[in-house]
Amino acid sequence: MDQDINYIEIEKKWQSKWAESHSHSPNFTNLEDKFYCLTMFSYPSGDKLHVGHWYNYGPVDTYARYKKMNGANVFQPQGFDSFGLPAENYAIKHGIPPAKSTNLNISKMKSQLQQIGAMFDWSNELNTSDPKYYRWTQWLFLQLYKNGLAYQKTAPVNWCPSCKTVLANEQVKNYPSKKDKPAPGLSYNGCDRCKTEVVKRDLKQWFFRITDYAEELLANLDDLNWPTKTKHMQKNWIGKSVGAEIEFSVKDTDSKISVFTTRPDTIYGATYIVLAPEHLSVKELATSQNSANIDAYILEARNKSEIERLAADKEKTGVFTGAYAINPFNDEEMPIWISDYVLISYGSGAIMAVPAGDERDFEFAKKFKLPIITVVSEDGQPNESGICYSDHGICLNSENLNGLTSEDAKVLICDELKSRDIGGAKTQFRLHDWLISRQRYWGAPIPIIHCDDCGAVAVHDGDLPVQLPTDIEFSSTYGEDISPLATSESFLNADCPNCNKPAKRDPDTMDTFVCSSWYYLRYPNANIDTEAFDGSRLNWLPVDLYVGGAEHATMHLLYARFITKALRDFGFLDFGEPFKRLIHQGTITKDGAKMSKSKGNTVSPDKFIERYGSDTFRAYLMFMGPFDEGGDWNDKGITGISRFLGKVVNICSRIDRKYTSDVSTIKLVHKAIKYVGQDLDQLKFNTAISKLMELSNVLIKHDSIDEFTVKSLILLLAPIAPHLSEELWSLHFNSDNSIFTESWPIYNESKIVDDEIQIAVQVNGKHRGNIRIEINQNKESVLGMAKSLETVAKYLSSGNLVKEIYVPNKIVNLVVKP
RNA sequence: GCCGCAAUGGUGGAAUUGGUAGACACGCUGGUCUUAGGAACCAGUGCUUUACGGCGUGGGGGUUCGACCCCCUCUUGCGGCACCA
Repeated sequence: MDQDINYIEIEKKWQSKWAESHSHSPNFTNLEDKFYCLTMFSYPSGDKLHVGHWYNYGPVDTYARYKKMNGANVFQPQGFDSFGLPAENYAIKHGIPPAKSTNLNISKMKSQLQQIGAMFDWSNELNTSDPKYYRWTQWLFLQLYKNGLAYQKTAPVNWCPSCKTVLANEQVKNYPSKKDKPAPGLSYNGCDRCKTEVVKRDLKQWFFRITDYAEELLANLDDLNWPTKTKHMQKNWIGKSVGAEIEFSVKDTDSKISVFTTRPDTIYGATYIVLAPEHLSVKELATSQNSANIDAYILEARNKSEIERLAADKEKTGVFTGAYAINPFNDEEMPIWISDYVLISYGSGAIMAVPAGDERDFEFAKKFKLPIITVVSEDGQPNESGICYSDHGICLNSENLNGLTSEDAKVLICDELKSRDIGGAKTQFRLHDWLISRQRYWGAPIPIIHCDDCGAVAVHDGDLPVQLPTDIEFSSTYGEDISPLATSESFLNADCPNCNKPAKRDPDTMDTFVCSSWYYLRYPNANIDTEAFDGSRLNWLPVDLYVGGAEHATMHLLYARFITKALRDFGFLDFGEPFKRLIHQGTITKDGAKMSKSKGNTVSPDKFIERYGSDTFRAYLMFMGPFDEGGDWNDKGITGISRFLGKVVNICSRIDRKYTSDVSTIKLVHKAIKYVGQDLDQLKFNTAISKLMELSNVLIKHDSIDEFTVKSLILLLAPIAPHLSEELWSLHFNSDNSIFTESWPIYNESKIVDDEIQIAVQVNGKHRGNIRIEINQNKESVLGMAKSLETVAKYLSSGNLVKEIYVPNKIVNLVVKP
């Protein structure tokens, strides 16, 4: 090799040059070409960057640099999602306050992020645990509170006994139960962070009214340039069901029971009612001779773990209350039962059971010998008894509905329910309000003061931030009965902002997902202290490209959409969707498994960066496969990229400014410009690199390389290997300017056109030979050439040519029959 | 159980979206240079066959002159939801 490049040295050199020239800060006043390119910020754990960080940030930076060379005014900020449990647990273990360890970790992580050599604009850095940031998180809370979207209620909530805090629904996952767990082969609900089985607790907590936006969150999905998988997950999570609400009166009482059903057309087949064991009406409905049974059943249900209740193949259980409801359409008496197959958390916690049309009701009815009346069948004729038909069809045994389709019957029933004022059409969502209280220290305090006289009172905006106290003793026992903040008298005691009487601050902190639900709005405003955001800087929103892991589909990405819509409705924003385009980077695995410290299969980027440099490392990650699919790490593969970059260095050293390359080389260069650009445009980094490899494999065979070719090669490589490209650029073009102030090269379409091409000749669809033709050569002569091929002629002579197909400039296919 | 996505050489992956399957790279084999090579470079490399040829994109079927690509069906893997009425 003619020149040795010390990658480590040039990387340091160019990184400091970029920093000195502030080349990564955008011109905020130029909105026309703005490109807000955002990767999800990360938690500063104190560990070194892992391959996943590099795989997230490296390729996205390549795209950002490509956009910049194409004239975009790129804003690529970076920051830290630094509130959260690990720092607090670290404090409990080692006695180091979270603020201290977090700041240390941030500075460590920042210097490592800088090694990537990405165009991060550090002048607009964010840190969610900084009072300058969480002041505005608290402001956000108050905006939601003042607009009725934040409220307190007592509800059975998910509690993680290990993390010692409540969790939002989105943070509870269904995990398969391992061998050593109580229910092998089944599943259980566990904490998203630590997989510990969650338990239900009745607690008074703060919620954000995300369900108010359920319909819009669902409807707007269609217009988003997001992965369909993610849109699907959000759609399922929101879980819209269209049906009816029906009110049943209880015989001999004034009580009413309201149910939700998606099948009001089956009302004549509803033969009993089932309440969830937690249903509030259970106690009052229970007749004295049944109350002992009922109490026992409720107790049993409460003591059952989630695992047991979730077991889908479990036999149905239940008890009769002794009470009866009246079917408002045929005045039949319907026994009211209690069973844990009805969930208190969905709908009204009560159902009308139609055993002939619902598998679960059918199973229950058979077990408890309840009547089964067929009310829908495929053709409206009675089907064989003893089966359950849950599809839509034609009504029967349903008085005035008989003969109608299920769809028509639904409309009729809903209309009647409404006119009789006992229900009507209703849409039900699976989505629940977002529980944001956390019984932990290291989060943004909820800016509310509880006053005996005035109730929950908002802290005045001018008194924000409500700062975290520092006189907290970190203990492994806190969190059971009391939030850590409640142990600080100095924090807890405050005067009511309303009446000035002594009162108590809310002792909980906010879910860290609240911090991240709005940070993308703050980046362009990071240095504005007087307000959360400035109108002119908000013009940088929405984010043009957002990149991050798919695991956030129903958490962060849903919350962020909700907060954006809420802030729009409060008048702060003029858009309702935060992320125009979303991409999930894939996962890098090792031997097919996710990398994790516990498995001991992590790959440390360090040893590869020390040996090959960060350009080579990031280029290899991009070359492994499609960006959104990730791939399996292979120690050897990186040598391919290393060789390729070596070749490029070698080729550039052969620059000869007086030399003119031959036509075919020039053609190759123009093709490379076209196709590398096309690929980068679509974030197809792997094929972009392979096209550069093809070019360099040809160029390396030449002793002299013309200037245009060298120039183009370096420019095309620049987004992929930024440090090396800067070095080669300054070496061969003596430019004082960064290569990233240069424009992306322009190809000439006329130089790409081939005038002679090779096409395939097939006989009966089988490839039998190739011919070289002039582009757009007439059909007759092409067919003539094809037929005269020796390997083709022999098939023609042994059969009859029945059809000749010629797709211009593509293929000849001759159909021969014996 | 329901919904979504995927399956291509020894390996990672390409394929202008219905037109020469396997680009590019790893690995492997042979070679050059070297005291040495886990360096660098060159050549070869889907399977099968001495060859002509045959076979080949998870299995089976279909549409078509022609299918990795479209349709049906099955298998396997991954992800999501899961007694949601």
